[in-house]
Amino acid sequence: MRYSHQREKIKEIVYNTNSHPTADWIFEMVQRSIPNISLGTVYRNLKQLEEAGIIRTIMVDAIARYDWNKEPHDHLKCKVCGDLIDVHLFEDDIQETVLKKYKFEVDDVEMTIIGTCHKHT
Amino acid sequence: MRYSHQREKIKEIVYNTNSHPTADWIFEMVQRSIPNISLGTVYRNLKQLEEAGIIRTIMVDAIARYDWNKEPHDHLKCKVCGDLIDVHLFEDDIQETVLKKYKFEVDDVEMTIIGTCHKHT
DNA sequence: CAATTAATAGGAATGATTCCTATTTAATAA
DNA sequence: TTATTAAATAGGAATCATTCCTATTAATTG
Repeated sequence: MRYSHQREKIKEIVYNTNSHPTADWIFEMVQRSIPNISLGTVYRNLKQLEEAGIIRTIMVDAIARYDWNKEPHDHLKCKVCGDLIDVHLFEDDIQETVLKKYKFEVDDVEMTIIGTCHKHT
Repeated sequence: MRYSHQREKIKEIVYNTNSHPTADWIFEMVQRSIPNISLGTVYRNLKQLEEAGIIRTIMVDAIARYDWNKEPHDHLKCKVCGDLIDVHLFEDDIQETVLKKYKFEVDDVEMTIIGTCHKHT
């Protein structure tokens, strides 16, 4: 993967936000420093960064969000404020249980827990 | 919700398959008995059935799939054959843990476990 | 049966994402 | 440094699942 100014900036943006940004949001941010960057470039680079294991993609409501946090983790999604909170739950137990009970070898666990966060109680 | 021939057929199809069908697959099936049904009708009715709590929608790779199984359950997705297997894991534990640790009230847990199923080992 | 209004067919619109192509640019070697 | 070459880009068209629009049809009810 050859160096590119655009990719470097995109990576920097993903690594500097905790809000699981969408491609569109990232696009808007990069435009501030590279005004004529195209959305296609943002998508292409996000895919490359993911393939290189530099970032992670999560799907929320059928749209892609990007995450610098590559540790196995899950998400609490608040239906009131829309916040997406990183948590770490039972990945290891799940992996073991599923292997024993269903002879299923786990690569990845995608868990989103929908509900109401503490801000609204 | 007023009776409709189309909706009845759509419901019947979802209730008679275990493969978590997509709207498109359901569309093709209904066409066998209602040749001039439109895709919009399929989508509209699937949404209505979901809102009425008659079926459940799950998202797999950003496309909607429909499920008659309304019990809380998770899915094992085999990356080799694409099969989607229903399983029941730790929902109750998760709910309790998340409430205690994060003061987050759970409505729903969406878990997809990606890996390799027993057919390929 | 007649009136009312939800539901339909058919097709256009939307929105996220991917694809296409002429041009630019990073990397490399002379 | 300059020339070469192949990867990356900009810009826009294309794709595809899904939703929306509207004139028409059909279920319901008195």
